[in-house]
Amino acid sequence: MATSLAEENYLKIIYRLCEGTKEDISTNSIAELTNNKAASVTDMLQKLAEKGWVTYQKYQGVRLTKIGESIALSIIRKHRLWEVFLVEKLGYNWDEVHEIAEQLEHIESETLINKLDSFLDFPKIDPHGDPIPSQEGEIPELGYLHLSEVKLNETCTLMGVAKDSAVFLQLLTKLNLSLGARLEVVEINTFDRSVSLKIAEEKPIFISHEVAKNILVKI
Amino acid sequence: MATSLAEENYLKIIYRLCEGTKEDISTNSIAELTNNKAASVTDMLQKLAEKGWVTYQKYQGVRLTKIGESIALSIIRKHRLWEVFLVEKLGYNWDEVHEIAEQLEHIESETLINKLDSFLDFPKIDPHGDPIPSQEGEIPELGYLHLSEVKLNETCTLMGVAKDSAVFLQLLTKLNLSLGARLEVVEINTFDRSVSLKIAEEKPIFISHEVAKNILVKI
DNA sequence: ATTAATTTTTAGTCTAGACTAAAAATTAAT
DNA sequence: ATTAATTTTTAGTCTAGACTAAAAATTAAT
Repeated sequence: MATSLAEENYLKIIYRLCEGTKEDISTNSIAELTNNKAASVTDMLQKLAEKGWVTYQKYQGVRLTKIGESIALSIIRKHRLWEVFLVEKLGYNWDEVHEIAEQLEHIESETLINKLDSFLDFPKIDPHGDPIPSQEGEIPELGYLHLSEVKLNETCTLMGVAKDSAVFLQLLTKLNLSLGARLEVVEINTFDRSVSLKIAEEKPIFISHEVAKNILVKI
Repeated sequence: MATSLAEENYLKIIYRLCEGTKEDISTNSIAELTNNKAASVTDMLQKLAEKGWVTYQKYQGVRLTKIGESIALSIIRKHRLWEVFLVEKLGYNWDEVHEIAEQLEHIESETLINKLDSFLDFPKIDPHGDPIPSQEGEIPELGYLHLSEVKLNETCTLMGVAKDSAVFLQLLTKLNLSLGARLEVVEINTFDRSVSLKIAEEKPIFISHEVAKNILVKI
């Protein structure tokens, strides 16, 4: 069944919200991310349920069905592959590609996205370290930690970010924090949970807990 | 001012119809190409006139204004650059790219299209031989002839096609007619104006007047 | 120069997807 | 266990962009 642009955006956002939790997703949380009012969300949820893409119980929230999830994953696949294209082939920086990929992810052509995948040499992650779902909708669980969870004096590798906003990514760039960087946690301040890091033996930098929470690492 | 998808499609089609003629464009001819009813077209023309993109006189047809034309040209620029990308980089055949480019042409990002242009090495023509408008909206007049206008025993080079439909392009491919082919007109039948051609000294092939009309050549 | 045929416009509807205001249900607080 | 606060839904509107049917204007035909 064909999906409209609005439907695709809802499914994508519901997927993102489902990921974090086993709970059903609230109308309000969707409204916030779609920038719509709750009443509009209720409306759309009923349509999505009608089409069999979500299970929805009045007042009890939603979850994606198997089909809904596979639609969401195919949009995410397209989004992330286009991001790789924009960075690898067109020379964009990682903080510049999100909005353009938000448009490109809705281009409808099965062959296009597979040819693009092949052209990019079947990348497994996008420029932010997020895994790219396979054509079959498989998405590897990478099991990264948030930098905020790493213990004092441990060393880890920066593998991804939990937030794609341009200002956040620009901050990381300014701090010289990019994918693959080796990080040693040299200080954790109990007061505000801010962290001091050594990047590859350089002199330490300070980051807030808010930043540390959004950095994904592998020990 | 922002343009909706529907508006962009109207402007593109009005541009195409304007190209052929100095006359104003009729509501019906637009209806035919947009696959809408005449009443819907009238509606949209009034909106486009309101925005200053066409001049429109009730019952007298429309033309693009300078601004309308520059919007149309930027869409055509995007369409053709994406077609080059699809053929040159992703390995599509020339008969497979039209529908996908119809979607890609609406992606909105000034930087994207210029980076794409540079990535493709600033192509001057698309895979069908159509010229690609510059960033400033300049489009070279290539002055090609229709093959149907070429005289008996003249030799010419296939430079483009006047129609992008998949079946037409597939027919040309089957006949071994591709951009750059050297063609000698060895017979013109007065009865149906069908043409017999030699491609690079091979044994002659026959094509209908309908096909000859849609092939663009340079003497 | 009228009349007939054709084209275009107007008037009124419909649908998707948004909205606000008010009602209903759920959850939190005493 | 009620009441208050919060969340969600319902009911009713709005807009863009399509539609049909009928009216109006233009063009073609005698």
